Order: sequence, then structure tokens, then C-alpha cells
Amino acid sequence: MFDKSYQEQAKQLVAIDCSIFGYENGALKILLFCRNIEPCKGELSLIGGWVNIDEPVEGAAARVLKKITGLDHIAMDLVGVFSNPDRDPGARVITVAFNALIDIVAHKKSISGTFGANWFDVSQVPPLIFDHDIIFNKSLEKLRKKASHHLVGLDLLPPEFTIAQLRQLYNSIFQREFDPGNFRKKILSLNVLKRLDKKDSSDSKKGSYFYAPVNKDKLVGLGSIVKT
Amino acid sequence: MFDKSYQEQAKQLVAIDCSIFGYENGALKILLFCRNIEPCKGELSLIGGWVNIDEPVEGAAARVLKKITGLDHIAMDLVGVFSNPDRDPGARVITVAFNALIDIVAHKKSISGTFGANWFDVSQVPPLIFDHDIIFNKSLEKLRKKASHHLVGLDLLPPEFTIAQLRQLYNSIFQREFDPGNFRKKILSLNVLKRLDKKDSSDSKKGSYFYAPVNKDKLVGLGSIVKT
DNA sequence: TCAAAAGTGTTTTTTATACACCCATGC
DNA sequence: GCATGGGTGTATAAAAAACACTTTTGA
Repeated sequence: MFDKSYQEQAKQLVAIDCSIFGYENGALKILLFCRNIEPCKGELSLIGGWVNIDEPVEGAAARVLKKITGLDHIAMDLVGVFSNPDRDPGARVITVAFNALIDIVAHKKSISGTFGANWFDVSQVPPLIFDHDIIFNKSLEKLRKKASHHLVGLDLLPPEFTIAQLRQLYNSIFQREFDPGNFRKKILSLNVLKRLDKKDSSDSKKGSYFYAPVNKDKLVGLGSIVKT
Repeated sequence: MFDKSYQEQAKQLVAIDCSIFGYENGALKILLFCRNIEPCKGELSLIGGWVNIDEPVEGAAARVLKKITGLDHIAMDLVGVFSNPDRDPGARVITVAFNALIDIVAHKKSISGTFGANWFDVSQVPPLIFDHDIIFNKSLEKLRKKASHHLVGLDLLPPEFTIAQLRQLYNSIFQREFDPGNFRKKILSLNVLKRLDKKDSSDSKKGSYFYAPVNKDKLVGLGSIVKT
């Protein structure tokens, strides 16, 4: 039901922006970049990139993430489309925003510093360029929504982790304290984690067992994990 | 963190598509259109339109909806971005998909027939052009997700409705039978509807009270209405 | 009078929450 | 031994689900 033919229609610039989340030292972090072109050169932003005409927007996001992190198959979710005509003072640019969740510990060395990238605690994010503040806020909201019915820990934590580490991650995502006993029961009742024979002794004298997902595909549709 | 300057980047066509949902005679319906331009002229599709360079994507969607339905302020939600390079055989077109919920009864006359538009029961949707089948499926999924924590009835039903009508709407959205007693209790416990003094006698001898929202703004964040 | 849907009440089950308490161990 | 976080159990509260029953009234 198009009211103008394809030829008559104006084309426009399309970009993607990614909120790259990581988790380290009990805090949820986001990767921010020092912009190296005008306008707003030198200011902080989410990572972005153009969408080429021969790739879907998810492809563009994956390409940018690969370049930044060296990783394929990063967990990604659509956050929204930001398209106010004047959102980018350089030109009319429609941007599609994604969340990306990565395991900082395993990949920190290759990321931080390069591309002018630095991790920031999500509770202490400085002002960003354009509408990136708005995008970031919506990203965080989406992350919380996702975490409430999906074990996001498995993307943000190393492949083997303790229940306490997962709980602390949830504490930092939702900015509240989950009861250790109840959280453990809830998570284990989902039947998606198996206990390993290894223990982690860095956080307690007794040591706590490592867990790993039984099956990465079984981590969706878990019902509510936490109330929102 | 753009790797090419604005000038070097290829521009592209951006469109919106809307899944317009309505509810009538106990069935959830979607408005489909007979496409009047090539390619795929004469086949069925969702309603779409180009995004102009001086408007956000939501603006384009609202503009198209206004043209089709005559209505402003239609409830809209982002469904997703569909951008496979070959999704539209006519050209590379990135489309942003939205859900729109409208009250069929009040506006049917002005819609059906015009623009080659017709309402289809969501359980009997014929094949659509391009990737519109995929878009439609995702739209339905999003509608269910929204309905599980938001009283979507208030957009799909007339301004005054009975609890039974709302329940039947939920039955048709989720394709299951909600218990009349429990559904009533759940809805009324949300404290967002007020009972009117009028009764509707079309569905029962006894007649049932009409209800209306106390405040349109209070209909978000209601916690879970139905389990998903 | 009776069928049919509206509306209310009760019981049972499930789930969430609060919190007491034992366990293992490094200091 | 004892402080510390891991891990388990239990008691309570809240929510969801199942379902019995009462009300109203047109046919």
C-alpha cells in the first residue's frame, strides 16, 4: 500500500548502535567510546556503525561487535529505533539500537583501551552524545526486562560460575538484594544448570560449587525469574 | 565510532509496516491490504509506507494509520526491524514494523473496503507478500506479550465494555479459555476499571454491567495479568 | 420453570518471602 | 574456636487456579 513508487522515494542513512554490557567485580558495566569523527569528536558515545546495503541490521551490529571484541555469536537484542530527524546534528540518521552481552573477564584485554573504549559502571554513566543517553536508558530497561525471564547471567558470566556470582549479577542489574537462599532455590528449580565437581574458594572459606548451563537453548521461556 | 564519514555512506530506502489489530464478534482480526503497485501487485500485505526524511519512524506509522483509519493517537508498539537485503524483490528496503490496536466497531465503516482493505481472523491469515508472514507472526507474539501485562482491551474494545467482553478478547488473543470468575477477580483487583450504571443485555438474560477505565494512564505496569 | 450467563464465595494448590539454622573452613 | 559465606529447611503470606453456588431474567 505504498503511495509513492520506489524511485520517487528519498533514501537515507541508517546506522546501528550497541549498548555493550559486561559484568565485573560485582558491578554491571557498559562499554563507551571516545568518538573520533565530527560532529562531537572527543565525546563519549555508544559504539555504532553504518548499515551497508547488502546486510541486515543485525549483520551490521554483529560486524561491529566482531571488530570491537573479536567475538562472533554475541547475544544481541533489539532495543529500539531512534529516528528523530534532528537526533544527529551531522545528518539525518536513523539508528537501530541493540543490546550486546559479553563476558568481560575473558575478553577484557582485547577491548579496553583499543578504539578509545572504556568500561563504565552503569550507575555512573557520564553524559553521552546525541540521544545516546536516551538509548542507554532504554537499553538498561530492556536488559532488566530480559533478565526477569531469561538467565542473562550466562552471557555476562564466564561459562562456569557460582550461584552467588549469578545472584550478585542480578543484584547489580536490579539494584536490590536478593535473598541468597530463595534465589538459589528459584534458579535451581528452573532445571537449566548442572552442578560441576569444582569449587570456587575465592569468596568464602567453605567454597561454593561451580555451575554450568545444561543446554544453552533451554534458557528462554523460563517464566518469571524475578518480579519486575 | 563510525568507520566511514557520513558522505561516503550509501543511503537506503526505509519503510514502516503496521499490523493493525481489531476485535469483532469474539475474534481477533488483522487488517490486510491488496497491494496496488509492483512487485506483487494484487497480493495481500500489511499496510506500509515510506519514512520521509523529516519524520521519525513513529511519525510515518502514525501518518499512514491516520490516512487509513482517520484516527489520531492510535496505540502503537514497535515489533521489530526487518532488513534482509533481499526481503523486497523490488529494492533494498529496511522496514520497521509496528502493531496498531484499534476499535473495529467504531471505525469499521470507514476502513473496510477502502484501499482494498479487509479484516481477517488472525487464525486464518492467508499467505502475504515478502516477509510479511514473518512480520505478522512476530506482531501476534508481541501483542500476546503486551496483553500479559497491559490491558490491551482498552484499545481494541469500545470505550465502555463488559468484563465478559474483555475476557472473550483475552480468550481470542491467547487461544484459551479463561475462567470467568477468576478473570473477573483478577481484572477488578487491578483497580483500573470503574463500573458504570449501564447494563449490556445482548449476551445474557441477566445483563452485565459496563465498565470503563478510570484513567488511561494507569494501564501500564500492572504486573502480570495472565501467565505467558 | 428453566437455561444461560453474571457474579460471588470457598477450597486447594502453587509460588514468593522471610528467616532460622547447619556446614565447612581459613584464620 | 569463631567468623564468614555456602547451603538447607521451615513457617508464613500471597497469588493463582479450580470449582461450587447463587442471582437474574428472557424465552
